[in-house]
Amino acid sequence: MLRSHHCGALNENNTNHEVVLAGWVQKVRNKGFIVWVDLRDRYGITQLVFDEERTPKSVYQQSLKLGREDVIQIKGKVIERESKNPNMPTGGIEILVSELTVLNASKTPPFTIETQTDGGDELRMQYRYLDLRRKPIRENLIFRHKVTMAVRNFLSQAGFIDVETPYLIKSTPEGARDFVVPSRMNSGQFYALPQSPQTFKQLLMVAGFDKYFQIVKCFRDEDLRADRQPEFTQIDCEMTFVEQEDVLVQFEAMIQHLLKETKGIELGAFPRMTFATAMEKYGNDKPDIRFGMTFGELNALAQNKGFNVFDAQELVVGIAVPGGAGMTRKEIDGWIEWVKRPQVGAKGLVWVKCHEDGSYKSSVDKFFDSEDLAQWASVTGANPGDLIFVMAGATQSTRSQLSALRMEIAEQMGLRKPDEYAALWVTDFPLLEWDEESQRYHAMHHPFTAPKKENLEDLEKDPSKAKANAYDLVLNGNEIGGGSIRIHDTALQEKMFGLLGFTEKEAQDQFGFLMDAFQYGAPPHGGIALGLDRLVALLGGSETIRDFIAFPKNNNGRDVMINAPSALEDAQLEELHLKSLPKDFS
RNA sequence: GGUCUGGUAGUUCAGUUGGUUAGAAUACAUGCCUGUCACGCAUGGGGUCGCGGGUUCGAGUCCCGUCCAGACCGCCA
Repeated sequence: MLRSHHCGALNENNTNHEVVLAGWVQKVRNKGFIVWVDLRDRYGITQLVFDEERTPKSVYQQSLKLGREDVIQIKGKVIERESKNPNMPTGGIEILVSELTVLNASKTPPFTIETQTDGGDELRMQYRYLDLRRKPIRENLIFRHKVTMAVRNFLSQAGFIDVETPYLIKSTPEGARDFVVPSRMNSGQFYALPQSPQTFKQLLMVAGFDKYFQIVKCFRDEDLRADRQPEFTQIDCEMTFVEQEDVLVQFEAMIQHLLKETKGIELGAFPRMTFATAMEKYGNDKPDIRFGMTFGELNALAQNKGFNVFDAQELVVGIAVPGGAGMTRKEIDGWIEWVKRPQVGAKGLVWVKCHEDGSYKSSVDKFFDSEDLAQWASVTGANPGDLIFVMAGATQSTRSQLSALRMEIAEQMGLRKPDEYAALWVTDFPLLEWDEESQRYHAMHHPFTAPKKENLEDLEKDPSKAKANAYDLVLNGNEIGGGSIRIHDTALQEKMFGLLGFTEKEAQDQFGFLMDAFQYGAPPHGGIALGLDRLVALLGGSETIRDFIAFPKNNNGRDVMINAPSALEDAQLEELHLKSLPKDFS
């Protein structure tokens, strides 16, 4: 061993012990007659001391040459500090060094390796191995480890079996774009990387594994976001002989367990909300229910009163901003401008100030009197001192615009507290949604999701009405998981593919293996997949998943450290039968 | 595919109405400092103002294009 202790281990109890430490030079403080060096490793920081009187002269000379991030090994005696630092666990002691070996000198790093680094995102990603030396990032990854261990322990104890499924699979047109891998041995053919192990876990249910889980990488070739990476990790689970309620109960328990284990927080029973209610009350299928500001529909109250802007619209809807009556005209105008940005795309905002004295002042006073406005306040839940914002337009887009406003206001008012957690289940999703572009139905969840029993008839008459046995798990306004009860019957699965616009042949080519399997005693089954990166980030108090991934990709899907993706040599292209593609083909 | 914001010292940033030798902090180097721990003090080196073009007597600053980065919309079964 190159060390007897790590850098977080020693304290007053070790006084006078001879120790050997190794680590990185965090900081050199040269006071002239005495030199202190902060020695860092994963576990902490221990202060080394060199001085003119007590340190051998050659060692003292050596210490003057140390630089940030040099890797050194020292031998010395633990002594009590003359002036102690109560802010650090090792702050009571320091090591009086008698021998110093530089194991590997370091160039000056491009940014400071400190909790508050001076480095920007791009530089940190390019030198991610240095960024990972920083305490907050290191702690994020250690936290992630704790979460995955808690998940493994919980699921294993609940009887789930961890089974690995293949990464080289078959491309299918449904869902997200696939990442593809050319096959050398099969000219002109490609594997796809899985968007999820969906069909494999279903086949494991057919195989009788009963309860399966896997913490698994998934791949989607779509544009990135702060909370979206092209490769990401799911906690993928499936259970046999279960109904929706069984899955919800099992995974509600798991999330409660995780919050207890990692945060010490007791979450009560998760509320259940239908998709329809979520859209009506929050304009969003992943509502943040930590604060109010729920939607109030104003059609009946606000239409046909001579205000043209409202009259012709499908939906008039408002929210109450707590304490918002104190906003200045400029602040209100700021919000109006905000919703008019192309990213939100609203036409405008009507506002009503509900004054403490019970009077109202609005941007539509010409059309509505105090009695009207009092009713608006009642429907939106506005109290004296609040402000009501009202939007009108097509139902879907207006809801999503008002939802964006609700979230942004809450964010700015500090209502989205990172240390407060509220989870809920959103249920009763529509089975299908109509896609204007391709003029056909798309599966809202995925093509293997079972319709609700009572909706089987609707599949024939009006497929858009059918609800699915599907559910999402939402935490603090983030979708952290989704699942469904699956189809386990060949005929129903065939019908589903038909609704999605597959010809019989296409369905057979792409999913024949699954429908074959269903004919050999496929049990009823269902499951869920949780986004681990997002879950860990949320539990860690952040919505940026990159800080919880060791080697993340940037906005353009690039790894700027290894500089991937990159071009291939001609010989390699030839081997993969890709040579015939012109290099600049577009 | 689109919208917006940014790109100036190793790093993070400031740079006014287009006008002298482009600044600060930090990092780095050297020296001083008898207990530091964001040590302090002094001195010093360090710039293709992303790139290309244009307007102008004159461009870090204005215009056009382009590249890169970030956030968002579309997309993400």
